[in-house]
Amino acid sequence: MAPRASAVAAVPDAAAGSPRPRLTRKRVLKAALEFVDANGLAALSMHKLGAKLGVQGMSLYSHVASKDALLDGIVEAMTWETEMPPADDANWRDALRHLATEIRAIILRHPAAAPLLVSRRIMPTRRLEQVDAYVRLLMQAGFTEERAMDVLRTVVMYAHGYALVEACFTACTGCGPWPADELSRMRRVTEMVPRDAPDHLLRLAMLFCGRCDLDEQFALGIDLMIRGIDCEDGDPGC
Amino acid sequence: MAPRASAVAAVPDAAAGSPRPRLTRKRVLKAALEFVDANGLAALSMHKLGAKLGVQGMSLYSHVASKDALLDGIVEAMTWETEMPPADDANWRDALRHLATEIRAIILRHPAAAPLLVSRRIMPTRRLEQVDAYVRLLMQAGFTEERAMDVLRTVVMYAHGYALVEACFTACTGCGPWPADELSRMRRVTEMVPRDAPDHLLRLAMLFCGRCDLDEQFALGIDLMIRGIDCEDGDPGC
DNA sequence: ACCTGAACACCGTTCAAGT
DNA sequence: ACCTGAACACCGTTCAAGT
Repeated sequence: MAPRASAVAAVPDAAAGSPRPRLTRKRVLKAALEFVDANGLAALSMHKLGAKLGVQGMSLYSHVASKDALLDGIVEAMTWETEMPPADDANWRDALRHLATEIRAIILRHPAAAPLLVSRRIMPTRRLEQVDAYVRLLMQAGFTEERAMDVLRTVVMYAHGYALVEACFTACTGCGPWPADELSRMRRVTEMVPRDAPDHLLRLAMLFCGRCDLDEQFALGIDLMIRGIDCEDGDPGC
Repeated sequence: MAPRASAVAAVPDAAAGSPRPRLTRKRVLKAALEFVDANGLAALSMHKLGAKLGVQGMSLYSHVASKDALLDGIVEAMTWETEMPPADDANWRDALRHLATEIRAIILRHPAAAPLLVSRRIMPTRRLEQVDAYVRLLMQAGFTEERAMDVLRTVVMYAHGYALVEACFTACTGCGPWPADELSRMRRVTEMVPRDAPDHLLRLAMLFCGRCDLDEQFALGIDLMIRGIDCEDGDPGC
């Protein structure tokens, strides 16, 4: 009897066909992240987020303490997407590439929210779990704990910086992804450069920002660091 | 006569002892950056910035088109502090270290404004001039233009990422610099970690964020990349 | 326990009016 | 040309009141 009753109670909204499946901190944060993805960080307000959830803006204060807490929550929601390293016996070089690629992927998936990663002073549990898993993986590969953390900090910092700058320059709320054809890219670059900039600087901006395979460029930095680690450790492959 | 007259006209405010030396786009942007440094980005408003400049908030619209333009201007103001590379015949390794160190220094000097660097889609003239100078320096050291840009992108991205994450975690509007003694640092790290995080993750956060010489860690990443470039180029020093 | 209406101080922006 | 007063729609937040 008790089990059956709870089973019924577990899906009251779906059973009733309700369009409003009960507000929850987690649902609020996910909706906030979606809102920022779609409309940009500046457009986010308690009123409008409430409207998106079919509720008055003030109702959100039952689930988040303030707008500041909501912004912290958006960072937390982003970390929910982080995955653990591929396997405990994985090659440490592949693992570092995997970690960097994943940090970058999350940032590129949420370019408008990404600056919050370097604005809010929080370390969500999920991110700590991820670092913890990679520390263990590197230690299994022979790194000391201290060295593992040094190396991980370097990779984490690089991946954040690369993806944040990339997201800022390539993403554009409401104007599509970074264009594949070079002419459209040149157009986008031109918009970023002051109109009174001299010709040779505009050309430089074109080359520096526009004529570059961003995936290859990202991999280059990681490969340089891995090679640096190999050399420092006296690896024969260097 | 004309020269003397203009000399007098050049210092009208100082001569009259006026406390309000005429509003200017440049002065507005500098004041905005100072305001953000002192009070944080969230506290910046047209009204309050006007008050700081002894003027009504609406008056600022004579000098900046909108608050968005003001935020772009803050990024521009930050780049005014960038310096050119040390000398044309400098060692390229030292030059890369110099560039990275300078990007980091600017970000650490303006931690509250720094997220704007990855939020506003602009490439100020001064930053382009800086990149241009470094490209020329690397080419003099034997790099092709393309390779020089690849390497510079890597260093620029790393420096931004490192310094942005560092600034976010170490700086704290109104609560002083990153503490030197380890206990105070542990306290600051604890505030960033969710209260319900398990012990082993709190310990990890302490080690990952707290027990680390940030200058050495920064240099490590650059050194790894330089070593990687050396190895890739088949330099005998590897 | 969760949601709402009304209310508050504050914010970005405009525009006609001043000098 | 630059600055101001008044006005607007919007925003974060509170609180007493509803269910």
